[in-house]
Amino acid sequence: MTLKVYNTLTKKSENFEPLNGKKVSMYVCGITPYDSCHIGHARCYVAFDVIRRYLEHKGYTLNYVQNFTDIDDKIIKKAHAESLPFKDIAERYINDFLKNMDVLNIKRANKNPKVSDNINEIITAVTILIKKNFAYELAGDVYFRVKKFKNYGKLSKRNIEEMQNGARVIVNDKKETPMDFALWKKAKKNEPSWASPWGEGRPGWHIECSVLSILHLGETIDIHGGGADLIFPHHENEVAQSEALTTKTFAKYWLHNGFVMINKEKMSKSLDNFFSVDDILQKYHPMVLRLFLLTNHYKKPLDFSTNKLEENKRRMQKFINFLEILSNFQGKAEITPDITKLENEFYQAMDNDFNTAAALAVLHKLLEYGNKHKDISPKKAQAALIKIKNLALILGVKFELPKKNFPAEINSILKERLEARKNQDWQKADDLKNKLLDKGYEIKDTKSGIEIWKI
RNA sequence: GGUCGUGUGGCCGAGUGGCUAGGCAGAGGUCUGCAAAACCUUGUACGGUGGUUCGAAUCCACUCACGACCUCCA
Repeated sequence: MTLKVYNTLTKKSENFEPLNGKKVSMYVCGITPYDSCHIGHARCYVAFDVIRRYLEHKGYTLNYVQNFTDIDDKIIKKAHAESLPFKDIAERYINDFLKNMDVLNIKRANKNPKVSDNINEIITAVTILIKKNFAYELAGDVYFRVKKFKNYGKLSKRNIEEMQNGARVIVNDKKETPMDFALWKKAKKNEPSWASPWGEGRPGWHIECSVLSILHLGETIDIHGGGADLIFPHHENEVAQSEALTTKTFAKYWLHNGFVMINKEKMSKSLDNFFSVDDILQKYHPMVLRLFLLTNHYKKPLDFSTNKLEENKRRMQKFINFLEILSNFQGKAEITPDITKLENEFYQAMDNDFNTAAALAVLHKLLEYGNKHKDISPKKAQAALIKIKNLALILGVKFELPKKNFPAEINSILKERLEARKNQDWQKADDLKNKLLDKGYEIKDTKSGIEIWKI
């Protein structure tokens, strides 16, 4: 089976053929840590986590780098507002980010380089670009000369003239071309800065990713990813800088995830219509959020609503119920051709540009198979269960039984109810059931025993 | 204005030329003290118009609607 990936650069679905056999280099643009992260971030990093896990499953060894842009206007602004060093602000939100990602079962990148730790490398890169005539200094700022790079626009399919026509940017007439972008920004008063050949200043946005990608992964990498909003200008500029610098292709495959939408609008900080990951995790299990994020193809826009979270909560419950039923099974699993067939269906879905929606459908088919066989042939059901758990793990979804440490009071009511049921005192049993419900515990009687859920 | 993308049944969402997607909700049933779970049955969808083809949700043209990007953004 061949893995196909959609490449933004060629606008085509292509066979995935990495440059160095089984070794894959992947760079995904990280966050600017100036605030807590929202579902849009979660979607992006879940999407690339799934890509990473699937590639690893297929036997590739990944070197995955994701940066932190820890020096930036918004961080500086917040630092000033709180009278703290910019580093403190960045560290705070980096920690928040990592905590969120861990809870969502997103594997950490092999490296998370920070921009502020690589200023010298950035200065060197800018110096070379000036030397090569791809950049020019202007009163302490350094700009990239877009017209000098003949393929400018190849990633985002734009050309310089068209963009200028529709530009909403106030034109800085000092620049040679309005689209020229800053590689180095002169420091303003009270801003963190570093010494450079052009005076005190700091890196512009874009250059850090070029430098860090080349530094940690080499001049040409296999996969470069990020949110679709980064295609222009961020990734376009990265391509220009990097390829001007090295004269090599910067990245072979460009993968971009679609936005999370809310009421048909993009969720973003600037529109102030975002839900933070913490908000959601207070009310929902992280795997419910993760499942929700996998319900459609990663490139497409994903509509967010609490209704959908509820739907995915029920979805997860179905799997947990099945898990519960077989939790005491001791026998050996018996894999059948039906199960193997479904497993292959799963791989086919994933080979088709990581189609997690179709892959989830396969898990449901396995679940149905398991439920059908659970009484007549628990061995087969058990095999289905193991398969479900393993395949779900490729998606980074963990199905686990909830911990059931209930207070003594609840346990004693349960015991009382059990007694009542034994005596067929249904009235009393129902009263006790309602009593539990009042206390926030929902009860379900099953063949194997009693299930109880905290609501 | 330019560029790119999307439009599938009550809702969500796969599907790139013929073959069951799947989930949620609904209806009927089996099971069950009740409930829940599970299973069975049920649902004749592909924005519109034209074209290509033996055959199109799937290809082409036009058209309508919505969105994103062109400014910071995952």
